[in-house]
Amino acid sequence: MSQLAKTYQLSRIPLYVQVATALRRRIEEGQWAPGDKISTLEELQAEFEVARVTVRQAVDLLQKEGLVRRQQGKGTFVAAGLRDRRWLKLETTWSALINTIKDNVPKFIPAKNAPPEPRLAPEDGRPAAEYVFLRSVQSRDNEPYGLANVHLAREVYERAPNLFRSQTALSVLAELKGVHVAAAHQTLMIGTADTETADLLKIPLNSPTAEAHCVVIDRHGTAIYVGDITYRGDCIRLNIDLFGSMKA
Amino acid sequence: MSQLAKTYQLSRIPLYVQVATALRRRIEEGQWAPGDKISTLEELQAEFEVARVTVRQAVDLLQKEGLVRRQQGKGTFVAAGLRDRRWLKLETTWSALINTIKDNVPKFIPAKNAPPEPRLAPEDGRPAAEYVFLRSVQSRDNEPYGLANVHLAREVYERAPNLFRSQTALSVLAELKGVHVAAAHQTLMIGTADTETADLLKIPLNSPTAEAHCVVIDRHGTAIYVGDITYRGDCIRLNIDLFGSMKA
DNA sequence: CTCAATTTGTTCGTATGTATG
DNA sequence: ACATACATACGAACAAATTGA
Repeated sequence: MSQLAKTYQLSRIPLYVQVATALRRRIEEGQWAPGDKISTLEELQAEFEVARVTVRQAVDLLQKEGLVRRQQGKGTFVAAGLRDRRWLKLETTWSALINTIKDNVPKFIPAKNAPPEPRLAPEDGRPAAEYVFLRSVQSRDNEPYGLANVHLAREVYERAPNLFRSQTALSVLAELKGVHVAAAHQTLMIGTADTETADLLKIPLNSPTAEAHCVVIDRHGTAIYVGDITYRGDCIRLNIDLFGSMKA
Repeated sequence: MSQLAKTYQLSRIPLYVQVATALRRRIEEGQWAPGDKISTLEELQAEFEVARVTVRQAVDLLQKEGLVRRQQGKGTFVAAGLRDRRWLKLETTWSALINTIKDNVPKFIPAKNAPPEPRLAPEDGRPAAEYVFLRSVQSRDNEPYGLANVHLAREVYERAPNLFRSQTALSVLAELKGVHVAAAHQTLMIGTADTETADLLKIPLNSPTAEAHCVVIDRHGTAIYVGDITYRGDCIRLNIDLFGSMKA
């Protein structure tokens, strides 16, 4: 049994989907640059130890995605003009974060099954008396990339309901008079899209996601903002300057 | 067609695998705690809009994994004794990073298909004259969680070959006399496990991963360390204090 | 121009897996 | 448990376009 077939027994994901994923990876990594000819069906067949038809099915997928162009007698070529998909830079400081999202225009959606209380870890501060729940989809070029589930302290929300219903809560928060942000932290985890997330972000179920849990605490130690934001995993990039905070 | 079936058309992953992943998620998230009775087949069937047999197939998978226990006439219960898997804290400062990995004991493996040159982005500094390629698997409790592909400047490697062959390169680097680390940065992306990674980390193909690209630059602007480390996505957690660098 | 080698395109038959009712 | 429909995967054979000798 081929190595891939053994792995298949573990994951139960169709072989041609697995092969397609491997090839897509090489293109996205730049191992095969736009215009390059990729390996022939025979080579791929030998490499992955699968039937020719299976490799073809895999390449079919990539062709449908517009990633490759095929030409009988010549070969299969990486399509030109693929733009960098890793465009969303996750920021690690408050000011950079606010700067990044201040021009975002979220599309608010009705909040079904709104959890009345946010999940709070011990370091997340004391809960506020009451929260308002906001739900929105972030998009770029009409392509959704993030889903935000936000608990906002009602007392804060009431200061500018209209703003909070049209902009990202964090950027409103940053500019709101009379609200003093004392601390803010974010936890990032890697997860997979559940049914609802997959549907709203238009990605396959179980595709990788980044789950950001962001908490803003005011000077009284109250968590005035608790946001759970799920991003498509394939569009984000996080740059960390390991010496940044030492130099400062 | 059910919502899930529509999503299926997008990902081409078998329905019962998708349902299984969704259920696994709920257990790992703690939505269903150990000992809890999970929804009945009828409820799940209605929720996911699939056939009863399909839900059964999904639960079969979880049972094989040891995550649930079934009892005829009573229901399906979450197995006891599942521990928190989110134990690996990715650090965002040099000192914290070194502190975290200094006790790691990597298992070095032969480097097949060693790329002679590391991939360097413009901000990654000038390449060194020559690199040594090191490959290792990081484990905890005999469970592999990370795969490191490291390019180390030969000139640096030669200063302590034995150390570099027994400890993580970064921690050796941090303590090496005569080597001045001027800058270090890390890029984090979310990806999926390819065949080789899946095999070495003992995870299913295409499961989510964190791909860290870490570069250390000496005082001459030379990239003396270029590491590509792939972590299991399900074991990492990244804490970011958004006010950390402002306070400092 | 023809021929052979290469490479993708197409089609068959068969076995097994997936999903429904 | 059964019948049905469709998807997945294999191997093999042949067709069509491209290239260079």
